[in-house]
Amino acid sequence: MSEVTTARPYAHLLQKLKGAGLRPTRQRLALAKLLFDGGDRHLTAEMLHDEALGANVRVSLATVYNTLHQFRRAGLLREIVVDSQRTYFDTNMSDHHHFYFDATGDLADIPGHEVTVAALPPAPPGMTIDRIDVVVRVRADRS
Amino acid sequence: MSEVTTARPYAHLLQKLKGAGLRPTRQRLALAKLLFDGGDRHLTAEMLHDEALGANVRVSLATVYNTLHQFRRAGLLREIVVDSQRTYFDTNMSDHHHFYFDATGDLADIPGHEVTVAALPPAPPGMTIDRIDVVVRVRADRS
DNA sequence: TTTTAAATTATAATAATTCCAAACTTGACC
DNA sequence: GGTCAAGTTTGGAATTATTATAATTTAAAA
Repeated sequence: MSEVTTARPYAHLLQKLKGAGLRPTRQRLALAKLLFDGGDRHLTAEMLHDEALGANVRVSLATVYNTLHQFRRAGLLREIVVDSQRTYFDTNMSDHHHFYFDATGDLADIPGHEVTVAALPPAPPGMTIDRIDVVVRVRADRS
Repeated sequence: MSEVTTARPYAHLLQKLKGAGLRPTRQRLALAKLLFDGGDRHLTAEMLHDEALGANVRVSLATVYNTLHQFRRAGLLREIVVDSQRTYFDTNMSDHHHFYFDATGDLADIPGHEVTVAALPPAPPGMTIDRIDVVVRVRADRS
């Protein structure tokens, strides 16, 4: 009963899913809209699920998990490891790193060009560097 | 100046615990021995627990968890976040970073002086940088 | 030795995530 | 449009890592 009726608000998302070889189901389209039509985002499965329910999108938590991992495998999302208790997904696929606010669990992007990792030793023999993650952990000033 | 003493193998560990304000119980001494008398180590609670049992040290998993966190709070260990499913503890407290082998779950140290993080933007207002973690994720060459 | 606060333990509880089998959609083909 | 197989979704159970609890044991101060 809840239909969004803008001109063709799903065309680019349809393209995105099709390009990833994923069927554009109602759930995937709705989640893609929440994820990709809102700028750069850092979300857990639980957060996205709540947001979907709040937007009157009926989708199970299991599907949210499935979808996030499918999107990640398709290169539409990246997984960020900053807390060993929850998994965040990041819609920003450009080269960048993160500030992490332990107290609140918030993340903020640091553009890749603002960080330089220099003098890195070579990967061990037989190994290739896949990715370099820089996490800058910050806390409130003691005042 | 680290002297290795065969005569009183627990003296330095006793000192370590005392210095941290922790009672030198049988369990803490045994775990400290496994942790600190074996060079730089990367361990999960489960791994340390298995190792203790293998060394005929009777200790519960709950105590291993408690002890690891107490040691961390006392500054004897550091927690490493590289995988959102398990928590590693690192006995190397010097400035350094990590290679992480996703396939096997292994970690290897990269001495701090071998990595330079330059041009870092300032912490957001009211925030202080606590720590910078660099994780270099590597995988086996495709061959 | 006695006392008591701290530590340990087995077990239950929790939280995030994955698994599963049944029910439902989707797209291809007629 | 109707049929069907493959792909997708779902609620709920299972799993995994970790933390909490309450009873018992131990360390060390008196």
